Amino acid sequence: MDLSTLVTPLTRQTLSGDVYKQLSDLLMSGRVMPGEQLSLRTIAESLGVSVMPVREAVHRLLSEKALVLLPNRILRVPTMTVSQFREITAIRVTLEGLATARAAALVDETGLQEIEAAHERFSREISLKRPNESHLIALNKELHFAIYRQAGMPMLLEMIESLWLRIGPILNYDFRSGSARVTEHVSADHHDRILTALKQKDAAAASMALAGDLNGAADFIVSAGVLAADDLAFGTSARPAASVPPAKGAKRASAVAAD
Amino acid sequence: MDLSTLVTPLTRQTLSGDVYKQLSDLLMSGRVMPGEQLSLRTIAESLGVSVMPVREAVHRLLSEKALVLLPNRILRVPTMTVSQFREITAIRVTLEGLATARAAALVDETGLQEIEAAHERFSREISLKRPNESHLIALNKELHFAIYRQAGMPMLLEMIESLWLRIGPILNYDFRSGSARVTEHVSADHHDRILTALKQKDAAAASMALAGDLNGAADFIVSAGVLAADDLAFGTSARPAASVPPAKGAKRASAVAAD
DNA sequence: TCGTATCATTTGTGATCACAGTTTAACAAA
DNA sequence: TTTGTTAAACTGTGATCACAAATGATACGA
Repeated sequence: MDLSTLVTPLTRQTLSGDVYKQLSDLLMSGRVMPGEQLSLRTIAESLGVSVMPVREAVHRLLSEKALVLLPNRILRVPTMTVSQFREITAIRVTLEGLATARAAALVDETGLQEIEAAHERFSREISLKRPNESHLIALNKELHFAIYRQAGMPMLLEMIESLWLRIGPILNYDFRSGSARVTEHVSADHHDRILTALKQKDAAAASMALAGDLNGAADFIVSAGVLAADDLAFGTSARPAASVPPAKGAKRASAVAAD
Repeated sequence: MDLSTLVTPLTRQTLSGDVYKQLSDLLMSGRVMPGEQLSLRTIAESLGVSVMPVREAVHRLLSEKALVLLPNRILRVPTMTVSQFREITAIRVTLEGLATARAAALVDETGLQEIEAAHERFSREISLKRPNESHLIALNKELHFAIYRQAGMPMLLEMIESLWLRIGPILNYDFRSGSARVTEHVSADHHDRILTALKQKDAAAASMALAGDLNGAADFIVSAGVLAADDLAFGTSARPAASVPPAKGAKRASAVAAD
């Protein structure tokens, strides 16, 4: 008998993995800000573990560039220059465009229902008089990934997740500063276009609409001026332009401790 | 005075980083085979360091999926199923297609010369009666990355490198088994097409020719039958289909020790 | 011959310590 | 007030040890 369909590919649970998830959440939800400093020991203390698992989790985030380690051994949430943000947006458009196109070709009825349910939740929240912005970001993510999941490309999904992890702090940092209400509505408009394209199984139209969504949001963030200025010499290096000072008062890993 | 243009963004050298580079080379050059088992302690002993830096290097490779850690704590070079290989090829076509298209739009005279020099070296090696196959693979990589570098997208470049790291063992494993002479010539043909498209700054033609190159090589590898069979339940999980047994005789990290 | 139990070995994980380099702040001198 | 110096605290890195889980080989029993 074949048990393959009954068991799940069990993965060992490690402290490092838990710490990684916690830090990922912190970054994705914007509870740590770009430019904020962290330290292995303070994170470890806040989470009640030793530095060992934190080291491995942080190193993984370093390799994903969700954190950066300056030559002076300072660990911080990376700031992003405009050109870096533009590059990452271009990559997202192609990668998420691929996922959307495949999804359009492959999506079945149940998949379409999941997507519409996510779309429904997003639309409901956005039509409120005073929508919760971080909640809205989470719902937007759920909608996008409900689509990408239909592409049947697990590796692609992980690569996209890694990219979202890198832009998470900036997205949230922006939305925390308020006044993002306008773009949210045009984003809902793009979402509508994606959905109708998916229903018609029109891959080209779907990925085109997605590109509009991503580029629209990106343009808004660039115009909001929250990104670091382009540093000609170090524009792409690990050294961020130090334009965003550490949060005043709450210096080290305060967001972690507040969890 | 602004020193920005004079200094280079120095990056601290760590043992972990060195170990990572060594292991990357081993994987990329195919000196460790898919399915081969490794162990932190044996690697550390072979390299003359403690397990600590090896742990961090290995964990980084794990997060890039260039290595896998089975639930039984067995560390091995991942095998790849056909569907996984097809997915990674699809991702490569879009990502490297983007890089090629941008390169076509941005490349200048000196960049074109570098590319042609790399193309020259590859063509010279391939026209030999008995070309060195691993050398040929290295030259092929240099040519491709000489192109991608012209896109001016450093993040994209790193993502592509990460993908090459994952397919490196399989590429080399295939070429080691000999009889790859045929595809090399058609690959040279594709390279010609890419080059002429670049000279004409025709982005669409360049990325199209690149897709032909990648898909051609991928089809050959799939038809060679060196990939693992698709495991329906675990096709995308960390657990590889154990179709490739550990190398006989030389079991643990022998390739590392041989370095 | 086959199945079961047992023990030594090896595995990655986690904790703890030592260390060199860096930052910070206090203090002293101009 | 500004500048230079010094000492204490803190940084990530690396080494070493302890540990539970898993493997492999051997012995025992049917």
